[in-house]
Amino acid sequence: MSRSNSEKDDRKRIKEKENPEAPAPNSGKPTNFIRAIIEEDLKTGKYDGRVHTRFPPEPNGYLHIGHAKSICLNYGLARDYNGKFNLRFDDTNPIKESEEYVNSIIEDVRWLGADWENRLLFASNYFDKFYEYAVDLVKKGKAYVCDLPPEKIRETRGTLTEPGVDSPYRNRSVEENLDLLDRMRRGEFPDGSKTLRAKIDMASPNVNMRDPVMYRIVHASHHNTGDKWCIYPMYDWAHGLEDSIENITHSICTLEFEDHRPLYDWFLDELEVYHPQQIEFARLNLSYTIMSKRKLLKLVQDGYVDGWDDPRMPTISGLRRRGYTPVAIRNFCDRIGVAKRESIVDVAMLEHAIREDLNKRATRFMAVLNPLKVVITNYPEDQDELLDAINNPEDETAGTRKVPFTRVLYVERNDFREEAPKKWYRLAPGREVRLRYAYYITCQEAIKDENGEIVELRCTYDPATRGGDSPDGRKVRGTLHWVSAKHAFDAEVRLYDRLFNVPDPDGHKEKGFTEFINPDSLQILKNCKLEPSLAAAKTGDLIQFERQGYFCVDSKYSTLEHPVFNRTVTLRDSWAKIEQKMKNK
RNA sequence: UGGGGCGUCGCCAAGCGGAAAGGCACAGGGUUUUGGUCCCUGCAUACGGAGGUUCGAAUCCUCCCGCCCCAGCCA
Repeated sequence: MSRSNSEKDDRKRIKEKENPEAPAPNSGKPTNFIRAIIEEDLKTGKYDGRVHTRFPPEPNGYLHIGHAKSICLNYGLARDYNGKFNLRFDDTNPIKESEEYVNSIIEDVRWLGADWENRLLFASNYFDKFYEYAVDLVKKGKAYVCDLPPEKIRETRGTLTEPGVDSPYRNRSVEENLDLLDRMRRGEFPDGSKTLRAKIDMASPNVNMRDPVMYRIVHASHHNTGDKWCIYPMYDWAHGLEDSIENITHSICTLEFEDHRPLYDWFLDELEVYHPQQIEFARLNLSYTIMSKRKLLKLVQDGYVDGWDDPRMPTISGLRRRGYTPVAIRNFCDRIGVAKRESIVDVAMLEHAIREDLNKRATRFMAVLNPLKVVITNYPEDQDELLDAINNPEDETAGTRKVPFTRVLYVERNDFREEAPKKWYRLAPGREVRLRYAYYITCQEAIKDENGEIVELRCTYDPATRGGDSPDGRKVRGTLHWVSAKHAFDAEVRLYDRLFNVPDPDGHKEKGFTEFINPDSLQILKNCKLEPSLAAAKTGDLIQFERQGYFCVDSKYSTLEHPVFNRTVTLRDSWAKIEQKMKNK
């Protein structure tokens, strides 16, 4: 944990000076109300100075960026306060859960960099304990077996404004309840025929307290416990116990569980067991995407996207395939903060985070996405030369590489305009530009085919400008990327755009989110021309195509014979802004 | 119209009675063999509204307004 950054150290020193006796484990990190609570608890010795958090996913879907926020929060707290962090599967509903999800979640959490050490845990491993606790509650007269079918339970629960009415089974004897519960467990009753309910208050203004169901009968095989159980605990019954059993100190969950906290507390209090505290924060929403697992599943099942790991998905696996790094995601999560107010974070924030990381680390290459042939008419027909190119101007240790230059090249088609707009620095008839690391060239002529389509540029070069500098000191404004036609290899490049074309696809009253899907969110370019060094690129490499964006080798479809690159994010493009502004005038 | 939350810059978000941090976005300028990066500069007399308490309020009190969540044998 050596976060050695002089600025951070400075801030740490300042903080330590302000409060000398506090170790200020939080220094340099963004502050938030949860950290305030923890620091207060540490001060008062509430949990003997312990901090123990957990990330408790249900294995019923893939993790997304919203989960990353929770993981970073929980893990970050444990790390910064010298505490512990558990990865615990909240696997209490066998009909929705599967091993596939368990495995993907483990992979994603690990990839993000959270360390649960040896504490990979499953709520299902506590089922015996839960059952013993349930028996305790029955013995205390605080729980009963109810024979009401689901509809009746709903009817007798009352409404938001009217109280519910007691179940006719509410006052069974302890002995009868014990016997019935045992027979429920042994499988004597069909699904849905009975439940175990907490005996709280059918008139409570908090609907969650109106004798909530603790166990339901489900004759289904569980991914972990197999057929051992046919009664499964409900979330409210199980969750606090899981936290208690694991000695969690701060049980952090999202806002919608705020109304459940009295229940969380009630179970633990009645049982008189170790009692962690539940703290709620606002889940992450990102503009131009959706975060609900159910809706993400629909995108997958209805074929709007190519699986959970489609690079346009906000899933961790999608972002990974898109080329996002754990560093970028962590920085993003640190910066969006943690609070109780619901909000929609601008996706530009995420894009900023990935650009920031990749700018420092990605190796630069030249790749022409929409090739336009260029012939350097005064360059010797059979000459080849190798020019030096810098691998990463942000990192000297990245070194240099050789790029082959020849008479016939490709440049980007949209780097040429027959009629140059104002402030156009690139190629146009008569204009001189620099080919990066190569020569200054001047466009003499654009050759068209019978349809008027430009098929080739005839240019001349200045041999004195080798490497890209002019000895006479004359300036050119534009520098273009290029690739030698003879040496380039073909690759497929996939350009991604936001999956939805409105900021809040989930926010419309009449229209469903699928109506806002951006039809141009994926653009596949087939015959891109890449510089030879790129042939060695492999999955996981951090790559920039100069002047265009950050790219990665697609982990799903790329092969040696048929390389596929994904665009992670474009570079910021101030020319596009200028052009847009001119258009708007 | 029951209960629980939340309202500070276009988007996030600090602030916890002494007088509005920071990031993103945006705008302008400088450097530049990526119109990238980097570096400067600007960007809430104002904290949902109205009253009140106070020498002093985004921070305390009152009322009002707006938004979100809850009536699964989902989590």
